[in-house]
Amino acid sequence: MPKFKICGILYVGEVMQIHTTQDTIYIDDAQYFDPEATLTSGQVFRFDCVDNVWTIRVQAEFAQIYQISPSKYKILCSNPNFFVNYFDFFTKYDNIINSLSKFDELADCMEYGKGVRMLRQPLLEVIINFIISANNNIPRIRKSLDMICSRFGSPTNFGYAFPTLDELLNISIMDFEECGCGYRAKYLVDTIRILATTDLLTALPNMSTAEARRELIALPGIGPKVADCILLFGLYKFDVFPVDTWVQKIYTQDYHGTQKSRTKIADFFVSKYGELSGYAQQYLFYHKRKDIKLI
DNA sequence: AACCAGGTGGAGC
DNA sequence: GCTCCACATGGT
Repeated sequence: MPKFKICGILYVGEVMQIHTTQDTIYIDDAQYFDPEATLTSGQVFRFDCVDNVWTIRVQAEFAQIYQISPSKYKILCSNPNFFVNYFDFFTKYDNIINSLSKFDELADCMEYGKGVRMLRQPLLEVIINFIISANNNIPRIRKSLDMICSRFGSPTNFGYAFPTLDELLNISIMDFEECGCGYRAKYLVDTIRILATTDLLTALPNMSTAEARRELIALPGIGPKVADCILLFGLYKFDVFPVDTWVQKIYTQDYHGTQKSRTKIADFFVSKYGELSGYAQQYLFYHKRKDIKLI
């Protein structure tokens, strides 16, 4: 069943052809991989672009993505095995894209966003990122996370790591405020304390979507929308549809919906797109914001 | 200068 | 269950 072998050998996916060396992943058929689309689609915040080279940091890992021809990329990175999983190269996107493209209202945004991949991000990092994201904007979220990592993360050969749970425990409310987190500072400190004193982080991945959602919403700074983002980006649950201000605009402007409650809007989309809801949401979100420059 | 940003918590009903 | 409102902060 595994279509990939670890390290050195040619990886043959049904969608993408990939091979690795000790420090590089080569992508030879990037029909469903675009670094800009993936990194600027609002699922992740510790990225940058200089001279058309995209960099992404996660935990203590680091990757640089170079385009070598229209459909070929190389990813120079700290750990190829880690990043093959992180970029979700084990998942076949042709089926997902084709299924969603059959919905007339999604055809355009699927074509526009077919290079977006759903990153398989570490749970703790996603929880912190999306508590900060509440009622905030992406440039400011990026800036805050940058400051948090450079002040409280450990130095590596290629910049600062995201703080570990132990390192996060040492961050005070005032520290988070100095990193521009505003009133979310207290939520962060309180949630970090709970995560460090319970088994939630190990228990959450084994729960159903509904169960995990209940547990997440009980944490300070996490409501329905942030919980859905954590379920999607940190627990890889796809039967969720995070509703933020942009999705609300999509719902009223493009779907001509009349509900005002975000819970009901989320229900509307999940009943429409089912197990592919999380993907649909991400492509819609990316398409709706196509004129907003982040770099 | 109001309004917005990948909303949440709390009070009041 | 719901509907209001305050909340940090930087950008337009």
